[in-house]
Amino acid sequence: MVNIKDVAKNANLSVATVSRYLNKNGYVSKKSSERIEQAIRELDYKPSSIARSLSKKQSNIIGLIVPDIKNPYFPELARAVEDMAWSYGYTVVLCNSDEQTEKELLYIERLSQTYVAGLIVTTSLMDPSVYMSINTPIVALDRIIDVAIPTVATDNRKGAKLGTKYLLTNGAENLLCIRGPQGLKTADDRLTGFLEATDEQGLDPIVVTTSFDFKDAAKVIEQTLMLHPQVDGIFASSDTLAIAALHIAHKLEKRVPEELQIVGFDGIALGEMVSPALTTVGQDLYKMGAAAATMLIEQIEGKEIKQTVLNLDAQLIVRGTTRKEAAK
Amino acid sequence: MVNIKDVAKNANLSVATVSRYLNKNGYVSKKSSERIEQAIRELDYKPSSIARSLSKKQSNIIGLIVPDIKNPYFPELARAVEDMAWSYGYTVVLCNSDEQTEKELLYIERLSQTYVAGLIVTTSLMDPSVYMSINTPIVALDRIIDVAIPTVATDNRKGAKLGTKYLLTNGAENLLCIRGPQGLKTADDRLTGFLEATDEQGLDPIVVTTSFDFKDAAKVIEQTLMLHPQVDGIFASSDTLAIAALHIAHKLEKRVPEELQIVGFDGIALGEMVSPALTTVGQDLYKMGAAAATMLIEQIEGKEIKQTVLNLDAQLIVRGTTRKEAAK
DNA sequence: ATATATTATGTAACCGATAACATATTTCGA
DNA sequence: TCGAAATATGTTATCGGTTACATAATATAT
Repeated sequence: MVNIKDVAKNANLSVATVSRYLNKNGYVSKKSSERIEQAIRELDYKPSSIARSLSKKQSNIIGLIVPDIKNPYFPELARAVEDMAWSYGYTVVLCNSDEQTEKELLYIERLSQTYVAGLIVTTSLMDPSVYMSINTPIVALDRIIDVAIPTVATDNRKGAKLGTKYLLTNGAENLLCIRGPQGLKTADDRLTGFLEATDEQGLDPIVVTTSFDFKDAAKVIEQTLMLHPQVDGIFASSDTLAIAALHIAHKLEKRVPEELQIVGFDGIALGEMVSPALTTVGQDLYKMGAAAATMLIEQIEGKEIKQTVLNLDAQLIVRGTTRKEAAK
Repeated sequence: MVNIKDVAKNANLSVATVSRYLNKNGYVSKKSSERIEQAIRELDYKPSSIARSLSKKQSNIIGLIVPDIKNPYFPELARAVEDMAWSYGYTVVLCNSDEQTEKELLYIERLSQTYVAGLIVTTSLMDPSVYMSINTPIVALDRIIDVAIPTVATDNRKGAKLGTKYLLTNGAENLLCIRGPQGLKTADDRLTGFLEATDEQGLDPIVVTTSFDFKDAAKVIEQTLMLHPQVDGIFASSDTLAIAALHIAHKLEKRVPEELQIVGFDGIALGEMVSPALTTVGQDLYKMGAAAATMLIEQIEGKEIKQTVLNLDAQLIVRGTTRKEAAK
């Protein structure tokens, strides 16, 4: 591999001048610049970012920790993060933590050995202090870890309330909330929003808890719907859960949205593919991912951070699993 | 950050001995090992993989180039690759090429600057010579680039024939093949398999071409089905396309599988979520991803490669979009 | 007991960049 | 015309490891 020395020799200059030219700092004469450019072209020189990282003690790698990239929510974030990172000259390392604290810690440890420049974290099982003690820039995406950690998230409570209210104004009377795993702040907040909406109406809805796994969720939902056939409106804590509900509705031959209305949360692309297409409380996932990446890179590069917390509002996306005509 | 020198000093040994201990090569006495272990624990020392990479001219990063991680096919491969890589101590960099030669080249260039240890490529738009001229280990996943490049792929022709035949034995008579983009070998092969099956029956099926984009595909399918209402069996070049077909079938109020049977190809998780669940020609995506990662790492580490081409057979996964009862 | 092999450890060059510091050359104001 | 400021370039230590080579201590064979 040709290195900076080769370029220097070829251009009849010292490595320092070549380095200055490459980093565009310090003085380099017009003539020298041309000779360097010529040499670089001639030798097809590519600076080693490893060597650069070692000497600068700073890499251009950012770590993205997700629970599981197979969960359709995360590829949308990952894509945005990667696009943004790429455009700033950074590279994204993908990590699947499976929501296991142990595994996540191992990842963080391994990544910090690589001088990872920063971390985007979409999990929050660990004690906030763990994240805060890592001396690498970090951004929490989709989950709030601690006020002290820059965050990009959605107002889940507000969104859930919005979705639930829509269900109610659309004539649903017997509501079921399918909530995500206990202890997950996102799921907790969405439940809160749901309950706020039902409380305002003086309702007493059913709430069931399930993991985000499709099959597990389907089982729980099937049991619940069989036990409570009167349910005519479901608010699900995620689109995946909503789709599981839709799947079971078909299985039980309940017509959607005529007999049973469903509202999801997230706004993943999948929601448009199922039939009927899913009405959901949508987040702008691309915007979230891109914003998180930008915030992280600003931190890494020591720029003034304009905003450390970006809290977005979710928008109701009306599609086919709710009765449009009845809307207010 | 504490470095190897600190450890050496603490253990009252030279850096060479510590390095030998870390790499488990060369001689290190029992007593010294213990002192080193003690020092490492005491100082919480983590070797810098950047420095290691520089001196070894070898990193532990592997690049995974996919067209778009949002396409639900790729997260399943990515997950497997990442799991395998992780277990061998490697780290995966994610790259979205958008099937653009230009972008892919830029990625490869940037990655090779980082001493990327190897590449897993799931695209094949470029001239094989490009891939072969990169002097990094490479594995083609899901797509055959060249016989000289280690490959993990599925026998698409055979699989497509299998799926199509199933459609035929199940009573479908007017077949439609929704094929993926022209020039994509995978799509070409699947079409070939489809045509082999219909030719054997002396049929003259309809074939339409579309990109893998859901909306584009849905539009094409809708137009086709309106033009040819007699179609009672669809073989789709991918599960996403099959799901688009299912979506349109619902929209046009064609009952699936009674009036219209659909068979997809890929075996992505999504196929189980739609209603009815998708009958498909399934690949073991996890196995493929894991195998590709293993093959790559074996190459990187200079191990004897047992097998440079892994060609798997696809399996028919019968679910709800075909008429089970009519099966042979 | 001595030669030789094996085990154990240290010194220092090297990987490919950056950057502090030194030095040389040019520009320009007074 | 002289000296300071601005411009241009070079030398070399450094980042944190690995490893070739040298050397020392021990074990083993004859």
